[in-house]
Amino acid sequence: MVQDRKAAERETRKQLILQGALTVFKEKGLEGATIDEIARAAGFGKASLYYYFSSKEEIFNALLLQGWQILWRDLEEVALASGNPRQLFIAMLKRIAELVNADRPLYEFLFFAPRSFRAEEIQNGEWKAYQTRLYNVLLELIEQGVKEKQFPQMEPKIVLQALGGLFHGLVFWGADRTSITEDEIAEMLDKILQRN
Amino acid sequence: MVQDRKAAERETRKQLILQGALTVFKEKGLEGATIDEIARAAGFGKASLYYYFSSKEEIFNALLLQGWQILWRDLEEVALASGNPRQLFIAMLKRIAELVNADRPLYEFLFFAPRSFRAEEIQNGEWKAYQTRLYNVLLELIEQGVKEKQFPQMEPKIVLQALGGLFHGLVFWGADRTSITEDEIAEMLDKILQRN
DNA sequence: TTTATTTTCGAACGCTTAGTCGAAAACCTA
DNA sequence: TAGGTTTTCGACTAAGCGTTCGAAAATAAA
Repeated sequence: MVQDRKAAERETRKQLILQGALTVFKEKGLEGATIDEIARAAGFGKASLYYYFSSKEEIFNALLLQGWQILWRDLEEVALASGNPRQLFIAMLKRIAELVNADRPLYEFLFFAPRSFRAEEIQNGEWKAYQTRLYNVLLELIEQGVKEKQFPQMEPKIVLQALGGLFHGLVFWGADRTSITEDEIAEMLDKILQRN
Repeated sequence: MVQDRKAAERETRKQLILQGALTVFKEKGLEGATIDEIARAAGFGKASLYYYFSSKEEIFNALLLQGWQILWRDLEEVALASGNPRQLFIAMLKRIAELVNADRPLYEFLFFAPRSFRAEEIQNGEWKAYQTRLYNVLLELIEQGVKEKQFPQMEPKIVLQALGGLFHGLVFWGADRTSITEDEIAEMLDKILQRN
C-alpha cells in the first residue's frame, strides 16, 4: 500500500526530529533547546516541525514516552528472569547501566529532564506510568531481599531512595564519565549491599 | 557615621532581594524565576533591583557565593574538630543534613542551580572555590579512612561520588521530604560504611 | 524652606523564541 | 502532462523577559 509507506515515512521523519531534539538538548541544555535549533539539527525548516508535532511540549513528551517504553521493555525481561531478589536487583541496575552507557544523551534526558519541566502535560505524561512501574518493581525486589536477609534490615523505600541517588551519582556524576565500568558498579553494589 | 548606616541599609535591601529571589526560585523553579517576580517578592519595583544588582546573573551569583560561604564556615568547624576520619566524615554529612533541613530552599538552590546555569560568569564564580574545598576535604577524609581500614577498600573518588549521589538522594528525593531524620542518616551511613 | 542626593519605579526598548500563515515545491495519480 | 494532495519553509506575529530611561518621590544637607 502507498498508505503504509507514507505512514512509515512520516514516522521516520518524526524520529529524525526526536533525534534532533536530543542532539540539541545534549549540546545546549534544556533551556537552550529551541525549536529553531531542533529543526536545523533534524534537517528541517522550523515550520515543518509543526507538521509533525503540535508543540514543543509534544516533542519532549514523545521523547520521554518512547525512551521510557524502550527502557521498560528491556528491563522487564530482566525483572522476569529467574534468581533471588538480590540477584535480580543487581541485574536490573547493571542493565540500566548498560543502557545508559549505550545512549547517554537519551538517558540523561530521561532522568534529568522531568525535573526541569513544570508543564502539566509533561509532568502527567504517559511516560510516568513506566517510571512508576520501574520504581515499584525495584521496591518489591528490595522488600523481598530484606525479608530474605539478602539486604541489610532497612526500610525498603529508604534503601531505594538512597540507591537511586547513589546510582544516579555513579552513572552521571564526575568529570570523566566513561571511567566507571559495569564491573565497578557490580563490585560497588556487592560491597554496599553486603549481607549482615 | 551616616555613611555607615547608609551602607548597612543598602546591604539589608540587597538581602531582601536575595531572599525574594530564593522565594521565587522555590515556587516557580529556575526558569520561572523572572526579575519581575523576584522584585515583587522582595517588595520592590522591577527597576529598583538594578539599583542594587547589575543583572539577573549577579543576583544568582551573589546568592550562590553567600550560601556557600555560610555553608563552608559552618563545615570548617566540623572538619577541624578531633576524631578519626570516619567520625569526621559522618559528622560532616550530619552537619550538612542539619543545615539543609534548616533552610531547604537555600540548599536546593545551592546544590541544584549550578547544574542549570550555563553562563560563564556563574559557572566560574567565586562560589566554586568553596565547593572545591568541601569536595577536597571530604575526599581526604575518605582517603585517610580507607587507608586506616575504616571504610571499605575502594577508590576514594568513586566512594565520594557514590555517597554524593546517595546523600543527595537521601536529603532531596522522595515525596515526603521531612521523613528522613538525622538519626536515620547516621544509621544508614553506619550500615553502608561498615568496616570489612 | 530650599537645594542636592539618594532611591524608587512605571513605561518603554530590544531581543529572543514558540507558534502561524500562505505560498511554493515535491510528489502522487490518472 | 494536468490536477490534486502532501510536504516544506521563509517570513511574520505575538508574547515574554532582561534591561534601560527618565522622571518622580523620599531623604538628607544647608
